[in-house]
Formats: sequence, structure tokens, C-alpha cells
Amino acid sequence: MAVTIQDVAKAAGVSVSTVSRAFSSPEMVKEETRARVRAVAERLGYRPNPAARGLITGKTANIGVIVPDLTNPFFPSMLKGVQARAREADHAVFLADAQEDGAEEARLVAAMAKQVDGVVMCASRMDKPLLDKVLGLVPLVFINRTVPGQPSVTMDNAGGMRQAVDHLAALGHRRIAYLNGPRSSWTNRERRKGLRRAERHGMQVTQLGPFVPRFEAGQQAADLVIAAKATAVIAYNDVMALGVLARLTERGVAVPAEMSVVGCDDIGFAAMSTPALTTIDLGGERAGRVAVDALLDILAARDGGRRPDLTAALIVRASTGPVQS
Amino acid sequence: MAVTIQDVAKAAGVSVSTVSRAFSSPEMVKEETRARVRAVAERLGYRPNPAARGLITGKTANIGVIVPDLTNPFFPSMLKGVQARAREADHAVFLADAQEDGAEEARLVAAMAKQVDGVVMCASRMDKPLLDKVLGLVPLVFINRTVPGQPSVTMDNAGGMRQAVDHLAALGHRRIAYLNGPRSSWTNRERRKGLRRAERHGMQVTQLGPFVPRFEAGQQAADLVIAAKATAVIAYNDVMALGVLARLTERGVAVPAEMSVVGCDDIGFAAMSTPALTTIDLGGERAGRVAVDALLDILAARDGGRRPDLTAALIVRASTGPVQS
DNA sequence: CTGAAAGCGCTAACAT
DNA sequence: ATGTTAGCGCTTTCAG
Repeated sequence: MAVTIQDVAKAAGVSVSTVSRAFSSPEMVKEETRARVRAVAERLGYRPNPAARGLITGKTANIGVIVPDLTNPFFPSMLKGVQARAREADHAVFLADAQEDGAEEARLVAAMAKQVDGVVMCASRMDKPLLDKVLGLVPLVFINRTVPGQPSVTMDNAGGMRQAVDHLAALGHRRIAYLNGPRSSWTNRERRKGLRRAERHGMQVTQLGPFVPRFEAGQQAADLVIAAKATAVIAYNDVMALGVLARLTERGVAVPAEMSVVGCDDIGFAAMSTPALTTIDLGGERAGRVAVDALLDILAARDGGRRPDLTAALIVRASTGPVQS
Repeated sequence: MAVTIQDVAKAAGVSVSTVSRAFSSPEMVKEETRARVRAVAERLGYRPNPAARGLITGKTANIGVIVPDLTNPFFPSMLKGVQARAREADHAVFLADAQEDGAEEARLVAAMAKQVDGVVMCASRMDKPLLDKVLGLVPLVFINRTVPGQPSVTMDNAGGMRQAVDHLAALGHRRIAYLNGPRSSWTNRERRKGLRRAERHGMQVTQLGPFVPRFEAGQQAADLVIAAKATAVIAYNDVMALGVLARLTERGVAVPAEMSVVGCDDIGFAAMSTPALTTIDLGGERAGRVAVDALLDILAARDGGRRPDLTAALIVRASTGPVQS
């Protein structure tokens, strides 16, 4: 095995506790000895074993993250935020992909429980019974999902939608369509709330779906939107919006001249489509950071409980424009 | 703290060793006692603490993965492969994002070393001195990067390029352009080797770049390709190819009628562009699986050393077509 | 087949 | 300021 605290102690001519302290509580050891110990440790290539440390301190300095699907372009930025904040706090990250399966999420939480101080659940799919199984195993923080009594950081889905609606209203649109995501999605419910803003503008809203939020569904939806005689469409997410765009192009419908399209999430490719996609940036990276903050607070018994909603921002690009008169 | 092996032992009226054996070496304990122990453990919600176990066995049942950039759409599928294979082998995954920085990679390896049995390095950016620092800390398996004496799984970049070139040749193209990725990239060097296949067809190849492999670079490159009078272009990766496509559309150059475009990696969005992108699928998910296999072999002293190159497959979609006569 | 006891590498009282 | 010692939760000889 590798070099242990014993080896360092022996080589430095001190006791193991001194070596331990030289690292964990430097102020408790004389400047001189500390320097010597550190030097010896460095020379030997000593690194404290976090597992052994965790066994006694009860803290692992690891945090877990569970996402429903790694290939969903919505998550990478969130993960990046988690990762970055975790690093700043000297914590390592355990990542797992639950394959859109709530039961798998529960299994993963249980598997991680002992090796992490807490876990960040991104857009968890777990239902009540599953939740009951894992709650209490380890501190949890939810992103984009509220669970009674559990800390969660939620993005301002409704506010983002309102901005999108206001934007379209300002452009003169009177008939818009909304492409629903999965019916069970908390996020989708929130977005519908924001959609009610349309009433204030006297706009007519056609609800389509629910759809499996994929590119193909967007293509399919595009034809429905045209048939509904809407002049603008807001999609559940960017991937679907991109599908709409593709199908519209295929059918020769000019965007934004004949149809405005708004997506959601501001995934990387939203800026790369033709035309570039107007979209709602929910602040995924920020959410990741905040979730880790909350977790850290809880662990420090600082009680980071409920965090304020993050602010959403409409990113206006080339896929939305004034309605044709 | 949670329920420990002691609690189970007491509740089941056996010694801790029996409980331990009931889980780790079931054949060593009588059928009847095993069942009882298991039942009690289940009732109490006992889960062995992997850290404590690892301390004694020297195995953590965790594997680490380091990627240069989580937001790079090339990696998710690879991660998915790693994740899936790890799960099958009952290993958890430690993920870290090195932010395209070799030094950070080294730091991460050191930080992970004690908590994982081995780490998979995806497209590592580490140079020789950095490598020397981390080699030996923990078993490493490299993906898309060869390091003398280290196990690595490489994708068939050259073979993929050859397929692309043959495809273009078959379509009658005589003048093609290649958009280089970063000069230091091992991957790019391999692709250039495959590009030599063009000589056999008597094709003229214009090398452009090196480019930072981004969408914007693709847009920039598109103009250069047109100026070079090439009728087809192969980009270092899909993101660049998508940039090329966007700029070509902007300039009114019809794809594939006037220009054929080939990407590389088969990222999710390659199928969603207009026109859908012909691309080289290097088999990222497969690579992830194979890397974990190799790691597992090494850990079991089965010596999984060098793995055969994975096979690349050209995915022909709508962005390539016969040359205009 | 099962139990007792000795650690794995480390930290945290408790001494000195 | 430093050393001694007792575990953290688990596996693994070594005895029965």
C-alpha cells in the first residue's frame, strides 16, 4: 500500500498525532515541527486517506449528484456548477446517471449514502414511496423539484415563461401555442403557470401535447402549430424547439417572418441553430452552485433550508420577430 | 450514525464476523443463519459502509473518471458507457471536470487516488511531467490518448477518416478540405493519418487550421473552404461542422448540392441539423465501457493492457452528396 | 460453521 | 506542544 501517517511520523521522528495535527489543525503544532513534518510528508508523497479520515470524522468531503440523463444537454451546465462549487469547498463529486428512472435514483442514493456527505438530486423522478425510502439516508438537496420538508433550489420557470409571453406580446402576437413536456413534470406545471400571463395580454393560447421532450416531438408539433394558426410557439425545451425549427424549414415556413419560436434552457446548441434560437435561460450552472451551497450549509448545521428562486432570463435571438400583418 | 454491523450482529444474536460473512462470503455460513442475518439486516436497513470495508480490503469499488470539459457534447456518451459498465460491475463512479487543464487533471487524480480503485482519463491533456507525477498513484486507463506503458483504449480515428474519404471519393469529389483541430491533439494527428487515404484516390486535400474546435471556428472556416474551391469538407468535429453548415446556409451555398460536409463524433445534434450531418461515429459509449473493462481486468490482475482499437463507422446523412458536374 | 481478536489509516480525547 | 490510546465499521486470520 501507499505511504501512511505512520511512515511520516517515523521518518519525522514524531508521533502520528503530531502529523495528523500538522495537517488538520496546524495552529496546534509548533511552527518548526510543522514545517519538518510537512517536508517529510511531501518527500514521501504522503496524502491522507480520506476514507480513514471519514470513518472517524463522519464527514467524507464528497458530495453526490444524480441526474436523470447525462446525454440530456440540459444537465451539463448544472453539473458544471455543482462541480465548480464543490471544488471551491474542497469536496469531490460522485456522479451517477439514473437513466430517467426513479427507482434507479433511489438505488443510487442508497449506494452513495455512506460515501458522501450529501447528494444533489437534479430533476428527480422519484415518487412519494421511493422518496420515503431514501429520505433520511443522507442529506438531500433537490434541484427543480420541490419535496415537502426538503431543501430545494428551484429555477424560476414561471417567471421565464412570463418573460417569453411578454416578449411575444410586444411583438404583436395574438395566437400562440405551447408545447407541453411530460405531464408528470414539475417543471412543466410551473411553466404553465407562467403561461397564464397570456390572458393579461388577451392572447389566445393553444396547448399542445404532452410530448416526450425530444427533437422528433418538436418536428411533429410544428405541423400542429401551423394547423392551429398560431404565429408563435413556445416549446417545453430547446431540443423540441430545434425540432420545430427543423420541420418549419422543411416545410418552407420562414422563421421568424411567418412563425416565431421560443425554446427553454439555453442549451449550447440554441445559439448554433439557423436561425439562432430565442430561449429562456433558467440559470442551470447557477442552480448547481446554489444547491451545493445549500448542502454545505446544512452539513455545517447552518440550515440552508429553502433557497430563493433563481432568476430566469430571456435570451432573445433570431427565431422571434414581429408578427406579420 | 447509521446502523452498523454491530447492531445487526446483536439483533441477530451472532458475532460480527458472521454478519460480515453472510454478505461477503455467503458460502461460509450455514443457510439458516445466513437467512436470519440477512432478514435482520434488511429490517434494520443495514448497508455495509464501503469506506470501512475499503480500508481493510484495499478496494473501494469506486472508479474515477476525468473529462476535460463536461459541456463538450462529445463526452456524455462516453460517460454513459463508463457509468453503465461500472454499474454492472457494482462500482460507483467519481466524476470530475478538469476544465481543459492538464495540471487540474493531475490534481484531481491525486485527490481521487485513495478513494477509487482506478481512474479513466478521457482525452487527457496532461503532458509528460504531469504524467510522471500521477503515474503510480492509482491505476489509470486512457481513452483517446496513448501513454507509453499505460493501458489505453483508442478509437479508430484514422479508420474513420479513411471511410469519410472513400465516401467522398465515391461521390466524385476531387478537391476536399480538412479543418484541423488543436495542433497538440493526439486525435487530430491520428485523423490526419487517415486523411492520407486521399492520395490513393488522387484527391487534392487542402489543410486548414489549426482551429479551436468550436462552432465559431466552423463558421470562419466555411469561407476559407469556399475560397479554396473545395467541393467537400471534413471537419475535426461535429460542432465545427455545424458551424460550417450554418455559415454555408447564410451564404446561400446549398448543402450537399454545392458543398458536402462531414463531421466527426456523431454528437446528438448531428442528426438534428438541417441538413442532417454526415459524420464519423467513433463509438464513444463503447470506448467508455471498454475502458472500465480494462480497469477491472487490471485490478483483478488479469492484465487488460492494450485493447484493440474500436471500430469507427461513417454515418451517412444528408450533408454529403455527389459532386456537381 | 462460528466467534474472538487484530488491525486498515486516521482523528480525538486524554495525558504529559 | 506533543505523545498515548481508543476506537470509526469492517474484514480476516486464527481458534474452537
